[in-house]
Amino acid sequence: MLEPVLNKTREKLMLATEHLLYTDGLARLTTRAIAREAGVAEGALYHHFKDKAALLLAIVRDRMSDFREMLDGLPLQVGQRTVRENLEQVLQTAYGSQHKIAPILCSLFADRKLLASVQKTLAECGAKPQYPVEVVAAYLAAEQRLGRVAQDIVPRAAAQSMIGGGFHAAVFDHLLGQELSAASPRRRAQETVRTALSGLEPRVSDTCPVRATGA
Amino acid sequence: MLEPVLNKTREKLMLATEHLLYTDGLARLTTRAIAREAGVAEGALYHHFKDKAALLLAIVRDRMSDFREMLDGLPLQVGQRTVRENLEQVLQTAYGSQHKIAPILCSLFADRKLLASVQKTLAECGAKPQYPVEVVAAYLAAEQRLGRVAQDIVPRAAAQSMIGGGFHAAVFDHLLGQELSAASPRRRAQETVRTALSGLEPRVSDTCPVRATGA
Amino acid sequence: MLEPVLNKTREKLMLATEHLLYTDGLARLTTRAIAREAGVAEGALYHHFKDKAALLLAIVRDRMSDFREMLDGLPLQVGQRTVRENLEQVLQTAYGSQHKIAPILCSLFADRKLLASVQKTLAECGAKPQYPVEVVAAYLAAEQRLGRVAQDIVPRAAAQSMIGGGFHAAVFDHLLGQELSAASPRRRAQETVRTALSGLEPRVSDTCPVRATGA
Amino acid sequence: MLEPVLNKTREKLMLATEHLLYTDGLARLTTRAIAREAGVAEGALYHHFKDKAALLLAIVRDRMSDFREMLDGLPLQVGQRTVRENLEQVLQTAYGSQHKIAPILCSLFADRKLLASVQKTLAECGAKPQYPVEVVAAYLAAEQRLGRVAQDIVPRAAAQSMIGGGFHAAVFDHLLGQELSAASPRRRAQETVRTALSGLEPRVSDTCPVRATGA
DNA sequence: AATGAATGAGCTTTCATTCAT
DNA sequence: GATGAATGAAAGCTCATTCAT
Repeated sequence: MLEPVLNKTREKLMLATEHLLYTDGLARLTTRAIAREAGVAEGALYHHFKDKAALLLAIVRDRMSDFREMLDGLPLQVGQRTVRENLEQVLQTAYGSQHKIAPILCSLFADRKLLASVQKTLAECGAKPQYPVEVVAAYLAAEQRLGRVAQDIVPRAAAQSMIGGGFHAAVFDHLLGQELSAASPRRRAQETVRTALSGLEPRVSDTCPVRATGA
Repeated sequence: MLEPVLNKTREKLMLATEHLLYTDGLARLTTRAIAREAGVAEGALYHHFKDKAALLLAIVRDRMSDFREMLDGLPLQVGQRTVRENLEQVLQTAYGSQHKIAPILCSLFADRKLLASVQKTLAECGAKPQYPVEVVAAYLAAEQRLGRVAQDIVPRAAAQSMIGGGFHAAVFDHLLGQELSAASPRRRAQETVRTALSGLEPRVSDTCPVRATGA
Repeated sequence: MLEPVLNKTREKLMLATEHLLYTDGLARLTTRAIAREAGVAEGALYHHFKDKAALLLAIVRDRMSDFREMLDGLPLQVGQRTVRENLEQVLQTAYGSQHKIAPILCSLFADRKLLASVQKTLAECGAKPQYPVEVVAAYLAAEQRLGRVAQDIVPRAAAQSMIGGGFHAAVFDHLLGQELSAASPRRRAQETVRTALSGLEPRVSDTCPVRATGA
Repeated sequence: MLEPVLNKTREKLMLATEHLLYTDGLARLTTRAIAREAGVAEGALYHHFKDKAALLLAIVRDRMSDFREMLDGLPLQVGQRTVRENLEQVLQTAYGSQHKIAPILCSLFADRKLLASVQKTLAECGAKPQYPVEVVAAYLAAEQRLGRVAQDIVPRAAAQSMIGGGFHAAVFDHLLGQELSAASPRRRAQETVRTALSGLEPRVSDTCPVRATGA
């Protein structure tokens, strides 16, 4: 009665589901297990969600909201602050979200029903380019036009690398059951952006006898 | 008698499995369906593979062999040819393999038994750094020591981006059911390497007068 | 509402299982057959029992409860009533129980999983001497110390014979599909005890002139 | 060629089967396991035996031959030597055989097809009273008529106890996975016979003053 | 005689979903 | 809204037996 929101069955089901997803994986995510973890009856799930797929979808949407907001705001940052700051902020959020939704997203391969649901939802939910890589690529292209990004790079390739790198790390973290991508989202975002910005090619300043690492 | 190899039951099972995996997903990948698709009895599967997990593993291993070989040869390329050539070659192979194995890899999230099997196999199959990102990162670090790669970038971040970008593209291609990553592996590898090499920061040669992005 | 207990699914499953066990044997005792016989769905079995082994174990335990109680009370009878009465009572109960559980017990040989389950349960269920022969042997030894049983006999041999004789009869009754041990448990208990008490050696009173059997 | 008998496939199959039966139980006694253990192909079994049941039956018959001979000779011992000697010899052989065939016999409960086979075989193989208990009971009755056994005991009860006791011990030895019936067949036979001969009732010679045990 | 890949019916078990209470 | 027993289809896997070689 004191926590009218958190104690709601619907909320309990979502929290329980998320918890089980991270601890046991989708294969063990049975409606029975969810109900037990949530402390409610099995049937209760069907009062709040059409079916199991709807429950998962609700979680994906909920856990992506931060990221979505960040993406929605990215076009407004074109020409603002520094490219470095903008990219770091977006990647940091992306890496956090990816860690949460990667296992769910990947699991979709195992269940065509869920996959179909999500495909439909993804298609109808976003007006235009709801796909993170697209948004970042569009941002980079816009900055390119402003001269704040090099002319000879491929925006989509850069976006794909930075976003995709985080996704890959998240997937393998879960796959191998440990934190392989050792660093925090924040640090990884910084390193990734710094590396992407300066490029791999050695600078003139790199006088082979080594001048090294800082600007 | 003209195709003594392809007509073997074992081969038929692997091909059927791969086909079903791409068309129906792991959820529909029942031993019964595999047998029907392969045109053999269900029990035959268990003559050639310990269980369903072993069958999937065999496919993953088989489809990754090109990639694996490429990775194994990468350390030998340190200091050879150009960094661009080496990276392009490795990424092209990676992108091709990823397209084949990403859905299988992701599906593992849905089945702890399969996951456990694969983790064991992955652990024992590779002597040391069997993880592609590690290999590429090690390569970049080596080139860095030779002065063929900029001193101030983070090898691991670069490797993670380039390899992970391809993985992400493969996953979403399959997820959304279409070729989102429009370009061919070859073209994507080239674009990715070019972008990564030169970096996002605008060059002095870049006509734009702006000072841009730096710290 | 008059028989609230017997109509319960759990009860129906146990009765159906017992019935099938006697009519068809363990080999035909499939979960499908049990469900059909009980008039419930196959899945219902798994609401009431962890698995098939647990169901069988429940039956064994239930059908042995009479016997178990009798055994538990036996130590208290030492020195009470007559040895004849005590043994007759225990054997009568034993013979009844054995007829019910012998086929189940024997069937365990055919299924290591069931066997392991039962061994565990048997080990943990009984405080100390849960093995009938031990209990009866201990009783006889106690009576021996009171002088109510001959000094020169081996209590364990006597117990093994009396208990084991019933078991053997039960097994072969079921094996040969007919009532070979013609007499009722009561009558058999009486005959066995009378024979065991007086011994095979001819008495002086036995009119026959022969001296016979001695060492 | 040097060991023309033991190297025969048929012999190897029987030995392998017996070995597996004692180590793994009937549940693990698959035709594949037998073939592997025997070092022959799976199909070979069906060249030498009609089916798996026939193989088991052959083993039962073979391993009981000692006991069978002993039983067949028992009627001829009536009035010969001492009752004690005759019983000890028969029981010692019985206890040895029972240890070998008890697990097979019991396993029959799990397979009606095998059971039916054996019932048929048992029925047709013995002219008259092929059932051990019957034979021993008949022997005791005969000795009773000669006055070498007490008049007031029930031969069938005595036979059932002595034979059945051994069977029970053999079954539980296998069931519990250890040698519970600690003593050797020889020693157990001696103790059983001594106890059965003298009876449980205390003798006058027994120092204890009590009169005890029933009318 | 011997082989062993192939068969396929049949097993135990799981689990999303329903519905009477 | 909440409950949880019941459902029953479908899964992965086993194994006695056959048969082309």
